[in-house]
Amino acid sequence: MSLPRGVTTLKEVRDSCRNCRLRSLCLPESLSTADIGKLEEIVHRRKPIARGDYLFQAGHPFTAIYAVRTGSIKTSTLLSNGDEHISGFHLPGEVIGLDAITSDRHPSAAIAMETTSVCEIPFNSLEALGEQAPALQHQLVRIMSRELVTEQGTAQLLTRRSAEQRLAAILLNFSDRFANRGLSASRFRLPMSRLDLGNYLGLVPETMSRTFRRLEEQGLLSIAGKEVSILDKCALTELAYGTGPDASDTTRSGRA
Amino acid sequence: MSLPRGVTTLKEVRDSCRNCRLRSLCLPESLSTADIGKLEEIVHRRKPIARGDYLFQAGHPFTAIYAVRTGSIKTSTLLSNGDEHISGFHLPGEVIGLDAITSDRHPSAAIAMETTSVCEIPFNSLEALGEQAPALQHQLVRIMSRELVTEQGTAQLLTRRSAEQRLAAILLNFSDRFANRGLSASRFRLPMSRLDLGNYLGLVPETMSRTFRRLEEQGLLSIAGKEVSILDKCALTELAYGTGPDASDTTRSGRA
DNA sequence: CGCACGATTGACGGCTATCAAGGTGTGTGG
DNA sequence: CCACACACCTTGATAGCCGTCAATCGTGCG
Repeated sequence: MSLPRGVTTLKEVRDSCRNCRLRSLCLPESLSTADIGKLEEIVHRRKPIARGDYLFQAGHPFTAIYAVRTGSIKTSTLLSNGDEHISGFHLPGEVIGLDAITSDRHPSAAIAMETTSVCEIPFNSLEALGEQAPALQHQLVRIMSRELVTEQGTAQLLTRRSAEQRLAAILLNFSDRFANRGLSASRFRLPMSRLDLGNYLGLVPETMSRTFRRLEEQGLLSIAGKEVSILDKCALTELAYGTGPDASDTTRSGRA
Repeated sequence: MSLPRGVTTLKEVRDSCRNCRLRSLCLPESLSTADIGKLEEIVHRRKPIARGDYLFQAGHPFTAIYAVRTGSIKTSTLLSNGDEHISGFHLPGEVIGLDAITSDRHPSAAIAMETTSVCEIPFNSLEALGEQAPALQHQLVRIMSRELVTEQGTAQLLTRRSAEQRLAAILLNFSDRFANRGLSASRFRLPMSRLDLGNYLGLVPETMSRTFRRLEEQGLLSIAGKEVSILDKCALTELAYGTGPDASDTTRSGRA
């Protein structure tokens, strides 16, 4: 299988960051071709992992961060009472493991929600490379900043919002993220079970089921198994983020 | 006011990062003396701001991150329905503004909860300096990672936990943070109003009041205005993070 | 002193968790 | 091909927590 130097194999083309469809979402965003080349040298493409397999477990030593290539990953922490809390769902192009940098151990576990392939980026190598390629270092910081904004949005989602609002918001969130990846914004397949989605939203499965049905009855969407069709994005957005039932009333001073 | 070069003024001693009591919590953590010296050159000590004043507002251009020196800061975002959501409370040594890096605009506002002084760290200068001092760059990444872990903890706090559990958890959180700053872990003054604390926890003021009273009646703590005394840290911890009322029962398989 | 704001208390109602039972789908083994 | 097991989802009845509304109280400040 050895090839002369300088020859680009099909595998290299398929695996390279520079040809990756997700470049614009991931670490290589706005990097020079030279810097991307350096990055490719330290990135290791892992073979796909099966649904339910762990990419890493909570407590494991931190050695690398990972970028989802295909499939999807959920991250979860174990609460002291034994329950599991799902902290996030991660689609292709998103980077996971960043919460482990500060403690050298993964605070959360990462589990594949379907057959999933990832790019492994050894963190020591990344830090070393960052010293030669400042743009890469800056991009890492920018990705972490984006993650902070996302987490703040999650906290808002969970704070005094009804089940309907939470579900509407997360569906719109997935819609946007699928659209960013070139898929349909109005029709997509949720990779996780309703139990997992409810866990993330702080709702029990029974409430998830009833809430889905209510949104369907309102004509906002239709579901068939894990397939979701958004029928009225406008109304769904109003429900998720809107001013509520008293939209036209501006005489009240509000909660502020 | 001009002094010969090489003379260290009192102001410089008081303002220097190397002599700062909060060094171990802040950006200079584990940096060499030389690197701290470089950092000091770009840090700008702002004059104190009064209670209620904005350090920056949502939507403002992002130019710098800030480290709280004395006092305390709350960060908040405006929801589309006009309500305010408080995303965090920040004590001396903590860094704020990191969520703005990704978008060049502050997504949230920062407001002083009391007379507060901060160190302003222009971000362009910090990034430039990071290219010469890799340890500084790494420390920035580590601080952002720590922030991610904190945010995940907040999300957990807000997910399917009772008012008592939320209040117990945030009080223990403040207890730890005050202790890390050399203050008493069992007796401290909350810098924010109950309304703000409730806003952060997703609870209305009425519920805050009732929950405080219930914790007092259980003998876990005592309050007088904003002064909090933790009387039974052990029981409070059990309440906040424990296995709940059915602790000794292991026959049930739980929610998982 | 009067005012404004925050904190408190009580009555009430709605939303969602809980408990219980049944239904649906999928993969597995006979 | 069918039967079975298992996980997931759905549906209904009930209860409890917390939000809402309303009124009162306390405190700091002009």
